[in-house]
Order: sequence, then structure tokens, then C-alpha cells
Amino acid sequence: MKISRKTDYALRALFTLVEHYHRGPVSVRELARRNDVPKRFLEQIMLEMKVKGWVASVMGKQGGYVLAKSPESITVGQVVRHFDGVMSPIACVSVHHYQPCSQEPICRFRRLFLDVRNHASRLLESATLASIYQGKPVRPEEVFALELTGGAGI
Amino acid sequence: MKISRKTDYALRALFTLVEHYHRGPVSVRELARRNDVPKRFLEQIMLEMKVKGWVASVMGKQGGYVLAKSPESITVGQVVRHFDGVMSPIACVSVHHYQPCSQEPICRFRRLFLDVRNHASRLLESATLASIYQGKPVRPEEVFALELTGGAGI
DNA sequence: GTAATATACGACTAAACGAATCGTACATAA
DNA sequence: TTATGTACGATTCGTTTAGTCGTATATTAC
Ligand code: SF4
Ligand code: SF4
Repeated sequence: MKISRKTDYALRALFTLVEHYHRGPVSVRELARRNDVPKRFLEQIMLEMKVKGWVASVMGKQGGYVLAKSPESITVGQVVRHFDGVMSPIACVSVHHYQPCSQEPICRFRRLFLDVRNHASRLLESATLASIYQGKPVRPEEVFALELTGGAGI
Repeated sequence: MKISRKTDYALRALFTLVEHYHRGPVSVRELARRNDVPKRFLEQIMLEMKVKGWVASVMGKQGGYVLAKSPESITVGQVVRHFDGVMSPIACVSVHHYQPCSQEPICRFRRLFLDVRNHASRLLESATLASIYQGKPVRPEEVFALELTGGAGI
């Protein structure tokens, strides 16, 4: 139930690249500074994303990274799955990392985790960099909205 | 985005206790055997749940554990939150484990994680042991249903 | 040409966490 | 009085996370 820092950092950098789409490369130094990410760590991450084909590098002085695909064609789900591996709360309901469990035939609560996975997955896969970039930042109150409406503690 | 084995084991044991509700205690030995959980590990878990007030112990020979509250009053969300701590995919959208992030005022994708959290939380908090116990086990095909309908890979 | 500024790539590390295991003390019913 | 329980603390071990570091290579401004 947790997203790694690597994924978070990757997304921060990607959205900065969306902002600079078709306006030349942005260096890791700049990406790191603007997004408050350790520079050498981000280097690693950018390299991984280059291999994935999401970004392209421009070498040498004045170099940096650019988005290699359109913001419409990269989903947050893809990024999460690549860096965190799994999107399922538990391996017995994972497609890509399925591991069998002896209790499957009788387990009652497995369906609940399946539902959680399905919804999280649908949400993340349908979110492209472009669509998310349109949205506004979260207002502080919104984080507690659920609790205030008599809902759950989270 | 992952549930620990401890939570899974706790839930397995709890549902066995639901099955035996008002029919006397079940020993850890039996709980471990029926649910395929390491016995000494389950001992720890049961003790934690006793402290939480979800189960009560009956000591001595013929002893074991019984449910201390009605199955309607224990939610899966409570169990998940106790053993896994957090239900949020990232700390900046957590109520109980909130940690600030410098990017909050400008972050675009934070809302997405907030949505994931809200839905997962609603699902888990509204699931009581009693309501889940009514359901049927998941059929094998159901795990892949999302992918087959042209949805996401998970 | 060369210095400055970039990416490329592999190796390494410290700390935290997850998933147990172990020893032993105490309780109680048969 | 012993077999079968729970209670509780300590310890272990492997993996993962979140980085750091060294060095090689590429490009351009001067
Ligand atoms: S017990 Fe149920 S939820 Fe847990 S791993 Fe097995 S099948 Fe999945
Ligand atoms: S970058 Fe956005 S999502 Fe990530 S921690 Fe900061 S506010 Fe939260």
C-alpha cells in the first residue's frame, strides 16, 4: 500500500518535462533543484526512464532530458508499475506478479483486495501525464475531507 | 501499495474465529494449521489483536482465542491500518501518518494518490468481518477480468 | 584545443523493514 | 502432575529502500 520515493521522484521529473515539452532539454541538475530531489539519485531514475523510452537524453553541454513520447501516451500507472513493480495490495490478486496461496479456494477477503486493486489500477492507468497536468494542486482541507464527512481514518 | 503478511495472517485467523463465533475458543495451533500460517508467528499476531481488543484469550488446557467483539463491529480497514500502519499510497495524503512535502503547493499528481487513498479506504473501512464473511471466494477467472476487458495490466 | 558542463554505467553502502524463530515463564483442565 | 495452552521479550536473517561514489564519455562555448 505504498509508493516508493523513486516513483514519486520520477513523476516529479516527468511533469517538469511536460512543462518544458518542445522547449529544449532540461538538465538533471535543474530537474533535481526544481523538484527537491537528490541529484545523483535522480540521474539513476532518468536513466531508467530513458531505457523505458519515456524520455530521451541530449548529451554534452547544454544537454539534458526531454520527453520522448507525447504526454497523452504515458500513464501514471506505467510509471508506478515500473518502479514499484506491483500495483496489487497482495500477490494473490496480481496479474504480473501473481503468487498462488493455499487459501484461495476458501478465502473470503481476497475479493476485497481484488476490488481495491481493480479500482486503483483503473484510476492510475487512465491517468495520462497530459490529463493530470490539467488538474489543480490539492487544497490542504481536501486531504481531511473524507474524515470530516464521517468516513474513515486514513 | 502492499499489504504485509502479518495483516493477511491476522485476517485469516479472524475469519476462522468468525466461523467459530460463540462456539468456544480455538487454539493457535489449530488456527495456524487451518490457515497455513507459522504457529509462533501467529502467536505474536494474536497477542497484538488481544491488546487491540478484537480477540480474547482463554488460558490453560482447552484454551485458545475467541472473538471479543461482534463480527459487525470489526472492519478490515482497522486490521489493515493497525498492522500496516498506513493506508495511503504516499505520506503526503495520509491523515494518521501525514508528512509534509515541499512540492505540495504545486504538485499535480498528488490528487490522484488522494483519490486512490480515498477509495481504498472507503472500501476497507466499510467492510466488516460479518459483511465479508457473507461473500463467496473469488473464482480464478475473476482475477484476470480487468485485463480481459481491455483494461490495465496489474 | 581545452575547459566546462552534460549524460552513462557500474559498484557500493547504511539503515530500515519484514518475516519470522527461540527461550522461557505462567495458567489451567483433565 | 502433566499435557496443552497463552504471555512476553529477545534475537536473527534476508531483502528492500534510498541513496552515494568513482569514473568514463559526449558536446559545445570559448
Ligand atoms: S489468504 Fe486470501 S488474501 Fe491472503 S494470500 Fe491467501 S488468498 Fe490471498
Ligand atoms: S511530490 Fe506531490 S505526491 Fe509526491 S510527496 Fe510531494 S506532494 Fe506528495
